[in-house]
Amino acid sequence: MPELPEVETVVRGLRPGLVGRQALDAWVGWNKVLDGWTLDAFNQIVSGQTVRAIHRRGKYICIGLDRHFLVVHLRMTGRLYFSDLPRGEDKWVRFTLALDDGRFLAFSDSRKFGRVSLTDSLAFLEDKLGPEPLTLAPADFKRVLRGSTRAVKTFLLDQKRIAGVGNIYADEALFRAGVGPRRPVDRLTDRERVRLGEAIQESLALAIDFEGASINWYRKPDRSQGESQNHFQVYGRQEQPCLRCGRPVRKITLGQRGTHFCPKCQK
DNA sequence: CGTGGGACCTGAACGC
DNA sequence: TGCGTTCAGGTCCCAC
Repeated sequence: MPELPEVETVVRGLRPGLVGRQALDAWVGWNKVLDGWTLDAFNQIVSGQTVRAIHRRGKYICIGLDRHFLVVHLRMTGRLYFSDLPRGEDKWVRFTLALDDGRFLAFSDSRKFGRVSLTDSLAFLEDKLGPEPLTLAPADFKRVLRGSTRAVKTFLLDQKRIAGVGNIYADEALFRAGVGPRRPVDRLTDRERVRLGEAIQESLALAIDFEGASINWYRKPDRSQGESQNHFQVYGRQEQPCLRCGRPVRKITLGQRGTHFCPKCQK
């Protein structure tokens, strides 16, 4: 589920209630959630540290403590929210962290793909993630889109090339750019590269304004739904008329991911 | 280097 | 109602 806009919305929603809070004990409802850590070792480090900052890098949530970082990836069905209950508000809570204001930070994740981890350096993220699309200049996009023969949709999903774009916003950006998802990257014109860069930024920024897409599992930290799903141009709109030309939106499989596009508007 | 398949997991939707 | 199948906002790993 969560792509850059959803993760950004979660970070913004958590920040006011989290920064300045001291962490007490953590609890786990499923041991693998801690990604290699035992609960004891985890608590040993986290307990007593104060949250100093929180930011997003790609689809990762980085919570800065005094001496460490709490790193959370929501994967497909992860949710982070505040609760007054030690074990959160739903049956899929895998982790909670008690805070010094009596509340709990709850991590809920029905599919158990998500992870909570602890590290003293965020350098590993720079090894696996490309640049942040929202702060990339047009010339940098041209540079990023170089040296690949892959289908552009597949390319956009590669976190090492551009961080944060997922299956929804890759399709949305390609539609906005008027570029077919199967086009090899090395056959895009300069003009198309610039346009694609702009379209990625537009799609992501718009989705952040709508506070993310609640198709199914995603929720904001206040547990309400985002609105971005009500503004998709192509994602999930297969067989429905293209909003630009009226011909049916098509769905294909590309790189094992459902891919939505308009064959007439996207060349 | 790139791709395809499978693994990791659960739940919702749909066909019968 | 129940069962089987398919699909899902992600990422990693392996074989070819």
